[in-house]
Amino acid sequence: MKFSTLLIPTSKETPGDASLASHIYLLRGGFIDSVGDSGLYNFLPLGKKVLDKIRFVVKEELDRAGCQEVALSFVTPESLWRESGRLEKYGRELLRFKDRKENNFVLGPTHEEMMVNLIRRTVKSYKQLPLHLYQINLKFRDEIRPRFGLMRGREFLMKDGYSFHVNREDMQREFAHMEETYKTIFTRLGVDFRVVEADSGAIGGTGSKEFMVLADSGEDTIVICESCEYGANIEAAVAEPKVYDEGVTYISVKMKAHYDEGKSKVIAFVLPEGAELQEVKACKAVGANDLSVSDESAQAPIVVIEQSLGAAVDPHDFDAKEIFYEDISSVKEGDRCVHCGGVLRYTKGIEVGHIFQLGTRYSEALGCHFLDENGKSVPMVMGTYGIGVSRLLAAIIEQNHDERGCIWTRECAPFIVQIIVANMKDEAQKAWGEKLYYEMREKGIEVLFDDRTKRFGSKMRDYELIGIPYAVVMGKNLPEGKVEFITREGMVKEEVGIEDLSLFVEKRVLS
RNA sequence: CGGAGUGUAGCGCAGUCUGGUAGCGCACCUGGUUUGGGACCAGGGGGUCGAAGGUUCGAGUCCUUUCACUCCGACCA
Repeated sequence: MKFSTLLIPTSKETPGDASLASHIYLLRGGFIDSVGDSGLYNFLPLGKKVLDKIRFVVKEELDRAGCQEVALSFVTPESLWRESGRLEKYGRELLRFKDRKENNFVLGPTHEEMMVNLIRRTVKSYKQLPLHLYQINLKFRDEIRPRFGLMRGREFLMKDGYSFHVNREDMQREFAHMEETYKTIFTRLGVDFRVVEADSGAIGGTGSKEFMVLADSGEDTIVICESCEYGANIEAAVAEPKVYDEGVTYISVKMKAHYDEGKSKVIAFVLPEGAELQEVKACKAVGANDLSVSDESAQAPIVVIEQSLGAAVDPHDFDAKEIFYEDISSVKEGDRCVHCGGVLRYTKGIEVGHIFQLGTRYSEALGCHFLDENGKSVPMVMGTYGIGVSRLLAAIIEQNHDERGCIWTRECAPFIVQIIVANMKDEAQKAWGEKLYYEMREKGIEVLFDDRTKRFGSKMRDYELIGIPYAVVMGKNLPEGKVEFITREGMVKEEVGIEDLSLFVEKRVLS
């Protein structure tokens, strides 16, 4: 396509509130446009092209893996959320509204309820199982504090898949199959990622794994083993238990645990000195939705003791009604791996995928049953699988950029090659540029032709900012029959003879 | 929700203390000179100064109220 006709509003200046490389470059490169600084974004032609590329890879691999694409209604009746018991738990992140008849609806932040509702109406027999349906659709979460551009917008594009099985074993087979499929997808997209064990959060369920794009700016801390494949989100990471003897000093942290319907309890968490309370683990240990610091002076009626303290503390020291022993402390750098004894380290990651072994959490709540071989009604066993498609766009740039701008991976680039005519008033440069442009188009190579009358400098800046993998410059050496071939990564420049240009470009671009 | 701050042209900001013609840079339009690293000259368009009320001869500026957003902490693909 011709640059002069496309809406690509590049900008020299960095937008005020953008601090993350991906946010800055996507805005400056004219990929996205923010809507009123409130976590909402428009995708402009370049951004939409990248989004479609990612979507295509995701769809192709999922279809190959036997999943079926559907599109569920974005607006979902609140009653389904009430039925599943998630209305309260999801809370303020749900955007709720009424229609003209005063019926209550929510904008879907994830679609377990909708999907289960669909399946319970249409699937009745074990003969129809297993089934794996997915969609690539908008989601809305009314985030408390949207930031970092596409990384944490309120409206975002997500691929969400749901599988239904006759038993746990079959669900676990699909879970493993999806782990492999996701690895294929992220590898194809060209990102450096790591699969880690995770907490299941508000979705619920047991086994869960996250796919993390490794980047220093990531919001998640992940723990990885130096010696083996073990990796886990800090929220779920476990280490080889330490052994404490009786003389150990310990600290007690008093927290207020919040439950459904506004109920709360004060709980004391007891940790060895120097250890840190891991709130997600602590929530899980007491079945709470949330924890906050408690300033109550009274003795807490419930005490949870870090399990590794075991016999080292005397439970009679606490005047408590209930005492539990749980793993509630954060893994620290230098701790030992439970699998191989290797040293554990921290690193930062961006969560771009999450797969869950859901079990019967939703099928039971929503009455999604099937008849088995014996004619018995049984709840389906489910798995659920997500990929943050719009977030991936940001994650790819977070991992692939330099001080000049974006460096797109081949599968995601909006175009594969850009032709830059240094001076449009130079008839020879213009003619050779056009010739190559039409040849590339003829061969089905996605090409962006910078035919603007701007000066060379600003065209190069725009090229570097947008980050298309390759460029050809029709410039000052044209009279000697030479043009320049540029590889964006590293800005490597090569001189190429004009006679072999078309073949040369085709070979490099398609290799 | 707790703490800090900001609202003035499409974007980034000055002007507010000390009331008196609405400013600057970038972007945009016209003409000309330029054309290998964000050119230059000349001319031009664009604003209910976040909103409402008040004080005053006169309010972007002072007073009151209100709304919005940003930044730092607890949630998530």
